[in-house]
Amino acid sequence: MLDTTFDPKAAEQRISALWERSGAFAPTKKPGAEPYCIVIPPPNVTGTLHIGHALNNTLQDVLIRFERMRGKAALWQPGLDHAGIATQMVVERQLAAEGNIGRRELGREEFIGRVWQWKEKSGGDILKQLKRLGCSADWSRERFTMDEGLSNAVRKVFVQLHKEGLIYRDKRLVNWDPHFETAISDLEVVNTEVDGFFWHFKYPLENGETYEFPTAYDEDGNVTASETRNYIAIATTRPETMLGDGAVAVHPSDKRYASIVGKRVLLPLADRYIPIITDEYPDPDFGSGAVKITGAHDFNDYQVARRNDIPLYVLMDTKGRMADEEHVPEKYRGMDRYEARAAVVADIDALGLLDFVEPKKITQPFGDRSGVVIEPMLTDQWYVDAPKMAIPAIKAVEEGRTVFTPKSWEKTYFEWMRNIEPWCVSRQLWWGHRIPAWYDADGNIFVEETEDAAKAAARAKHGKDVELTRDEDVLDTWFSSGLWPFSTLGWPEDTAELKKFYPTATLVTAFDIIFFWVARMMMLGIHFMGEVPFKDVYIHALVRDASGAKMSKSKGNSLDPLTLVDKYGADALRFTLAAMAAQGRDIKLAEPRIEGYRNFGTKLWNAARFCQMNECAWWEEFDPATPQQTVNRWIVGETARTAAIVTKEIEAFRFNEAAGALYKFVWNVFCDWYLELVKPLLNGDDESAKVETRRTAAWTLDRILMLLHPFMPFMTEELWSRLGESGPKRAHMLLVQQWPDLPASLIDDGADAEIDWIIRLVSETRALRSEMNVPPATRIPMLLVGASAESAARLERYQGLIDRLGRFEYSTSAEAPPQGSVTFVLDEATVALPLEGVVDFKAEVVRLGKEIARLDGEAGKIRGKLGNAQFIERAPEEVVEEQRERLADTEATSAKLSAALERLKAAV
RNA sequence: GGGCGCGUAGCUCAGCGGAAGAGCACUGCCUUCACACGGCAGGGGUCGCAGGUUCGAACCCUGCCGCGCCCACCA
Repeated sequence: MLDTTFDPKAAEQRISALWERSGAFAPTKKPGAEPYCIVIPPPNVTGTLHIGHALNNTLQDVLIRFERMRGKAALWQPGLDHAGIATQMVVERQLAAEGNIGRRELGREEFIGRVWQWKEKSGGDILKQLKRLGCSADWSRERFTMDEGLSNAVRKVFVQLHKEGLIYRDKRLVNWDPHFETAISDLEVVNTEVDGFFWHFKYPLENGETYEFPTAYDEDGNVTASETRNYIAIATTRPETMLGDGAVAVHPSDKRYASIVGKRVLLPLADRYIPIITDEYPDPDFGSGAVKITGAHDFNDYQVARRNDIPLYVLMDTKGRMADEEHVPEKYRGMDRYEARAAVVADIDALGLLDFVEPKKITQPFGDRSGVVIEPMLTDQWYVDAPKMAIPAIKAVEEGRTVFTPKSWEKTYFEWMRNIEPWCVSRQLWWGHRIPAWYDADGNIFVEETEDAAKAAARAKHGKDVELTRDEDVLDTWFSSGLWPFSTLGWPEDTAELKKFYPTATLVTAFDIIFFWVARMMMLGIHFMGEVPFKDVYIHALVRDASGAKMSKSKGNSLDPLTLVDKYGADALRFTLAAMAAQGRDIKLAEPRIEGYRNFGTKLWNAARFCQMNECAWWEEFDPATPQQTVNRWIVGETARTAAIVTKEIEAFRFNEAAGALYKFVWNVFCDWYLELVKPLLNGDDESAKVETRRTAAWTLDRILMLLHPFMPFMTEELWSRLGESGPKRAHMLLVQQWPDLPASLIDDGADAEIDWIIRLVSETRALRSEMNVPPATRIPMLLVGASAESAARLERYQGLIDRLGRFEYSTSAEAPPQGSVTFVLDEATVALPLEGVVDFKAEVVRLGKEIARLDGEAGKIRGKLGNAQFIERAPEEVVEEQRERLADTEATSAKLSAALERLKAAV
């Protein structure tokens, strides 16, 4: 016998082990099985499960379990990302904590060895945590972006793209992270508004020259006042960069400066003369209209400098300290950039060239991992020609070969792809795929998959063996993740899996990595496989806390999924996340919600317990088209209806709708009504009805378990097994059972109408009893007046049941209503409850009066509608007809209640 | 500056052209032989505001008002 509650702690582990041992997570080898593949967004090897992962992977598991049950060869390809910066950071921190020397002292080889050690020991905990959630990925196929096969794929891709001219080396400004001392991509830069200052400097004109600078204008724009200046005013938020200025630019149309364009100013502190030039970039209406041009440390200035042939002065080293360079005044060399900033301001001030300082909100770039201010730096890096590779990737979505759900994300994808910049893929780190490029002494580059191949290429070029040195840099982590949909399936080997599962079916991810990951997979997948990497991209919500703030450890508002699993069970968490995964809205998750769905599980558990107590054993030969009892035919039809909805909604990625339909069916249909309605049959003397009901109940419960399995895998598997202890032996575990595909022919309109009639009769009765304060224990008579033959027959057929649910002393059809009774209308009939002495009839008079008034108001509204010629003319016929019926019903009900009211008044 | 989205019951949210919904919270009654992680019943909404389209609008259009998020090189 089942306990009254499910114990997830004990069951989850046991069931997980059974599943894994069964081998069912691997795709079925059944011939002809249609392939269905999801590649997991590989979590960082350093990661621990947070609620976003829980949502992401729950939805993937729902899809995989659903398709597996539908008989497809369902492959959920798991794995881990080596997460370059994040992992290097963790291990460096660990070295520091152990009091060990830093990575540079350790040396590259040794350090990488340490990272691998760390990975083997504590990396990838997150996959174990996913197993606790019930994720049914094919764990035997686990891949790692740094494993041999994937590294091989990375090298091959890099070399081929290079040969095709789609990867190239270039010197340009990059986002430099002075903490990690590496370049990063645009995407890894987070722009944040912070409080800063705007320093206004004066750069003196060469040879003490002067010019008239307008200070006031009249209404027509004529200069009415001016002052003589021997300087040009510039402003900056980053004073230390002035040491690298190569020019001052003004707009060509700016009359104020026309007379000094072409002349030179003294760059203070640096003691260099730099020209005043014109360029379209300066905005005459902003600041002084004159811009200092620091080509090597500002993205805008860089463009201006390039256009005007202005020299670039690199000011800083890799750590963001002022460089030991001739053009940097000795005093500042070696200073940190912020130290230099203070010194420059003080020195400018000392020279009397500090005009004024104003506080200002400025947008500053920060490294997303390091949190330090990013410095634009002029360096040599490797770039992917993303603008070119984006073209077919854009086309694929335009043509619908890959479809985003919700569709609106396609706009975001297009927006980004159409404005994409070259992708800087080299990183000055050690942990990652080392770039397969070798240099000779002359600076020639040989990009090959192996050192031997590079040597051979060098030999071919020079006609002899030459010394080569390998590029020190590694690739952006996202470079290898971009290959994930085909590299994990075995590419570049021509594997059976690759043939079968590429293109994959569905990618499930949050919007925040559309650019980082989805776009790159599209570009690389199309290029190397000739086909899109996935047909559907389902973009799900972000999980936020109950007040809508992003969950984060530092805020302390994050719900830890594993704590929630411990507390409520994995099924409750999964069902909650699925039920809340409405498209296009973030999920604000609060714990009571999870508790509620845990309770839902308990409800189902107890329904199963009830079935078990009543010997509802499943029957192998049961044919759902055969039950005779109306209530059984009805629940079979309801099951078919629900199965169809759940199937349709999962297919459309409307997980919340699927979960909602199941919730309603299990609780409000199966538990609230079906089980109550069959109690008399299960306790009755009609053996054949009893047997049929037991089998129907068992059949329905089994379908519930199947339909619910993708959402609540543990409890359903447990019940499947426990309920299978009676009846024929179950051949398979639930996770490989066939998904219910029930024909609409199982829906019996007659049964629906009959059961609906009973439900309304009972519900109305209960409502009235409650309103009239009739104690539940009080049994009262029920008279069905003016009933049609059909209704009378129904009453007769279900009398025992109706009496039980309505708590009636007895029930009967009657010709005429008794004098004093409480009344409601049921279709053509009037239900009268003679309650003389039990209730206060004055209250009933009032109640009826109100009800009649409400109905009459309603009828008036409908009459108004029907009286509108436009409505009759333009609205569809069925809508008009519906309104006519409504009016007739309302009027008839009102008339019956009015009659009842008259009788009551006479009796009082 | 560009783009996306959201304002519906106390809270969290479905619904997105034909009679205002769910869960939680709240109120009353109930230890009814599956379940108090339960049962039965109930209260509660001018669907942000203003116009427009329509026979009909929470739903479509326009404009406002609030609130998020993403992208962006104003020194």
